[in-house]
Amino acid sequence: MLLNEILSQWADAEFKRIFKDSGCAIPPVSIIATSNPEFGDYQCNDAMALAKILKQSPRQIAETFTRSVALHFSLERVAIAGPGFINMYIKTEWLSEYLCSMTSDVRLGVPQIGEGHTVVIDYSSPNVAKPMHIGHIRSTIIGNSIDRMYRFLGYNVVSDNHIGDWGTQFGILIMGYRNFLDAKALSETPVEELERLYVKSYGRTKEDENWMAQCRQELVKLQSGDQENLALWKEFVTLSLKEFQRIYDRLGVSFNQVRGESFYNEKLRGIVDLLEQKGLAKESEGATVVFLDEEKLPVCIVRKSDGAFNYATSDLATVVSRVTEFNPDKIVYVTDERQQLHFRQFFTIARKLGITTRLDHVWFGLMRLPEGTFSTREGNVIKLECLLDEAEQRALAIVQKASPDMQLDQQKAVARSVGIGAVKYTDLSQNPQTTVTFTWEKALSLEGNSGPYLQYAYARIASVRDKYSEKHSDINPDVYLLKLTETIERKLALMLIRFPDVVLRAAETYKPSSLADYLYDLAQTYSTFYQNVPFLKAEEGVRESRIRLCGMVARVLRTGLDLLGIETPERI
RNA sequence: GCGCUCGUAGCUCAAUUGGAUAGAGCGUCAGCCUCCGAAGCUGAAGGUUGUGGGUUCAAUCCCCGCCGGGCGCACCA
Repeated sequence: MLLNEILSQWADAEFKRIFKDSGCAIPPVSIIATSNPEFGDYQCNDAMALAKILKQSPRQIAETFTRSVALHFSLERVAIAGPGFINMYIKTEWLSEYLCSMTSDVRLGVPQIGEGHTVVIDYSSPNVAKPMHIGHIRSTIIGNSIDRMYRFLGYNVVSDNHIGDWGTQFGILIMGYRNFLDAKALSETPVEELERLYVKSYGRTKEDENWMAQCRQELVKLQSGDQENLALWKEFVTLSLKEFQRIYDRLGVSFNQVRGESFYNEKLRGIVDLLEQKGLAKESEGATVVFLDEEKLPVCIVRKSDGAFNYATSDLATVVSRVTEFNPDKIVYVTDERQQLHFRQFFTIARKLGITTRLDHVWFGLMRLPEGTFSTREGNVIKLECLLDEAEQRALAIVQKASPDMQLDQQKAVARSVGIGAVKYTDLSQNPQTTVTFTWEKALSLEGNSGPYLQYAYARIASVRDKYSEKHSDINPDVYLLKLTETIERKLALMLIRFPDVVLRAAETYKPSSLADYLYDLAQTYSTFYQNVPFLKAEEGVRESRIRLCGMVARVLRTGLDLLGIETPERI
């Protein structure tokens, strides 16, 4: 069990025991880590809240508590401060033992709360025939981190890449393909060419009514199973998937399944029928819609006046299919903020259809440029591949300077980890629900609060531990006692034991940023330790203890970074 | 107009979801490599948390008004 939970249970029982004669019902109390070491290691703030219930001053309650309390065996002492804060001081020897038992676990004390539970995570979901640009990176990276965290917590995760492979754009694209195809470009840069064809054909629909009609006709042909159009569509999908896969490989992202919208195509009609049967959907202005007046939401169209189905229908069919096939505890959708309303409508209708599965929409702010939003027209879209190339190049230059003796292919491998890590960290280290202003400097930052800073901290530990085993190949540091003598060592230990709690919270709140924050804090504390406390040169015993502590930091860093999808090379 | 959301140091972001003296990075200034990896460390300067009210022991956080940015609001996804 996590230390804050242990202490909370203990404090809760103690409060109930001590104040049992008051005749009042004592609400559960909780213990949290202090924000400032001045206030001890953990604190309880509930005396203030209890003041009203017990009709005593908070100070008085805190005093009664500390006077009558049976100290938990992990605690050295408790003290009162301010209006009624109860500060708790952990026994250092106990802390040391607790940390050792936590790190003897391969899972670093992170509980498998997800065992026997399934969660579907829907993320990335790019559109066929459009290259991925930096706007797509957030769903992919944030979604993948959530995916990793849930897996680590023992959940059976179904990660599903819900590709946009069906819809009106294909009529336009087919017309573009038939009329403007550059075969050479298609073989060299397939997706770029498809995009060009789409844009050109789309432009034509604006000025040419007839063109638009033809596009619609091609779409109808496709949807009714025309062999030729179906073959074209398949080619578009195949080409796009191949290119997406190249990016996923670079990012270290993989899915359990890639089911595009087309997978649910045959179920769309049934969904609308069902909605009509249940009296939820009705005709309006030629379309079939669901009114959501009671929920104070705008109407939701489930079949357009031309008879075609749309996004809402597709999502409903998808959720029904997922619920029946996987019976998950919850389904998580990771998309940008523009889809909030859509998801509120869609979740509401799903509930009306009798779906009780928890549905969560994790949304994140758009990526912008300092000069404004992205615009295909203005040509300021930054392709994801260019970003990754640039990241690796910059990283390579630095690796070559820092480690000139390293073999070239190793330098390149390191540069890949560091460059990609920098890009990912930039995205993950910030609260998802804010607009991100993209700058090359920040995305590729290699110092300060950055991915490479964490990787650097890790690599230094690896290096120190190697040096240690070279010099002392006959000694196993793990049999030595872990002694937390320096203040900074104790601080590190307190920080390390918070890891399981941090992972749980990050997963529950869908905020990889809180994990990133913690890891940065840890790396910073470690750097202070590293810079100010000697270990290879310390006397025997102290030396081994510190080497052990280094190893524990390294494992937490590596495990935590892995949950963010960031690699940790031993040398950088 | 309605809805969602954000506003914190010069800049980019945190703040354990209502707790104590609001913390980091970049930038600026002053120090630290004969010493375990300087992508680092130590210190300094920098704040009326957009603004005005309210709720209470306690508000960056919750409620109301206003100002400013972003996004969305029937046949795109």
